[in-house]
Amino acid sequence: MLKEERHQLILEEVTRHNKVRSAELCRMLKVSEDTVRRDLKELADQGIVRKVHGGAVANSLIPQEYREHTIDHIGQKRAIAEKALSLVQDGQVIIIDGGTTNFELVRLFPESLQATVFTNSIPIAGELCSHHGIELFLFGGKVLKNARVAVGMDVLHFLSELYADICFIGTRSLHAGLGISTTRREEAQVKRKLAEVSAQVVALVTSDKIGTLQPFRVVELEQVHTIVTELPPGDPMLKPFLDRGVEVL
Amino acid sequence: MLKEERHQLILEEVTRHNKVRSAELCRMLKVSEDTVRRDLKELADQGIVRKVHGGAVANSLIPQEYREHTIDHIGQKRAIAEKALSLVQDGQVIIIDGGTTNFELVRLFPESLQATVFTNSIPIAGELCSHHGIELFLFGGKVLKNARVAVGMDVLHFLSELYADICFIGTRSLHAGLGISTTRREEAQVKRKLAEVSAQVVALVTSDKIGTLQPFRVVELEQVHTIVTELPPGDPMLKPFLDRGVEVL
DNA sequence: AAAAAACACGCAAAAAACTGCAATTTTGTT
DNA sequence: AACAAAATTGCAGTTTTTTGCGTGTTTTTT
Repeated sequence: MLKEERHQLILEEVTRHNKVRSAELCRMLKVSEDTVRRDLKELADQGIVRKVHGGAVANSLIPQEYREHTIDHIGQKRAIAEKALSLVQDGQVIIIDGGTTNFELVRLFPESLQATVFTNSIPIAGELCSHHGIELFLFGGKVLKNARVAVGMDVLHFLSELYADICFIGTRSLHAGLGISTTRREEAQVKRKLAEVSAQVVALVTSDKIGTLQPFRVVELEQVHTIVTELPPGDPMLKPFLDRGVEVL
Repeated sequence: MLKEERHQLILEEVTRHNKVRSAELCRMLKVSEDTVRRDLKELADQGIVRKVHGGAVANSLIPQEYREHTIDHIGQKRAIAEKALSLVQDGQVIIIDGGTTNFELVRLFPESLQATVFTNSIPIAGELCSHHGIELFLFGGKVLKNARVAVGMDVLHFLSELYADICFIGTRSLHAGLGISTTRREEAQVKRKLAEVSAQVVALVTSDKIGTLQPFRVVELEQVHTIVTELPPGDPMLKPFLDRGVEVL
């Protein structure tokens, strides 16, 4: 195995878990501890990781608290949110699902916007509390703590009595053939219902999620009216969606 | 576990609760007390925390005064929350109403606490999302943006199917003759229901609210089992409550 | 004042890191 | 192709770091 390959893998591991143990790497890469140590030293000299006794940690020694703010692909997400902003209008009833991209969207809501928002996301609700023009409703239920959203029968029940003009659906995976899918059944149920009661369904999604698949189907592509990505609408990656009649921003 | 990891976790804990007990860390990190002590010493030497007997406290870069002003009477509220902490136990079903004093209470929840929490408060839900031991349920409904709580029929409906061991009720006004009252009818409705379905009703309240009155009645004093203030239980201000058989911490 | 909890110091075992060195592979040049 | 220089890798021995434990001291609580 090439040294560069090892460095690549180490980097992957360290960005993924924020730490690495030398012993683990040693097993993983099938090289001696010395080699691992030397690799780590090189990466440390480049300032990419910080070497500690027993392994290395990601060089963002910014405490956990800030990690919430260091959202992946933040630039992309903000660009998407800006495009999506053109879809919301005064007087609408808007459903906003969880997810960091959607969070960026509500942060961009102008102070002048007058609308009614329903959400199952705790951070989004918190953010909108300080927005004067928004009338805010929260879906209650069991909370998925990692996603910070409510799920369960109560949400479904609440939704069954609702009609919305537009729904921004959080999107983990988007596939031209198979539509939107996600990692948890409860989440999928809720998302499906969100889409069902909305006149327009919008998916804000970074391009790295396009073409991927998760175990639980949310909705078919036919039920998605608009997708917004950071790519220009003409990008070949988006061709399949345009062909199927989806609006692409 | 890497030493750096421990340091990270300790830091998280200390920024979260503003303090940390060595014994707690010891359980949490599965290392000996000596190791914890050494960790704390290192962090203290770096000026990140301040070591005190029994643990460490945050060495806040933000001057104390600033924080004092962000929440009124923060010192009092924290003192109250600390007293109230003795009321919560593993395995309980806990309802927590909104309010800054209640927020301080959940911030003090030890990492080891295992319980089921129901809340209508968005900030409290957000805080508890990063608490491993808590199973969290959120009451949905219309959001009162200034209080950041959900109210309305949906909350009442949710509550009608629930029994809780203990309820911490947010208290704007507490009067020995007339019980708890508040400024909005919708809030009062919800609070009354919260109290109704709970075996023990606790009011965390700063002394400046004692004897005041608001337009909407929440519950009579007979329905309040425990009140917690920053005053010593023997304070004459609390005499009327003791006389009426309310437990006072 | 007594008991309990927290602390500090030193020690020893284990793990990890460093050092120098030799074997092997890669690279560059004639 | 041939050969030398450079880089890479693993090994053995030594040093450093980490960690838990025992012992005794200090601090806190009752």
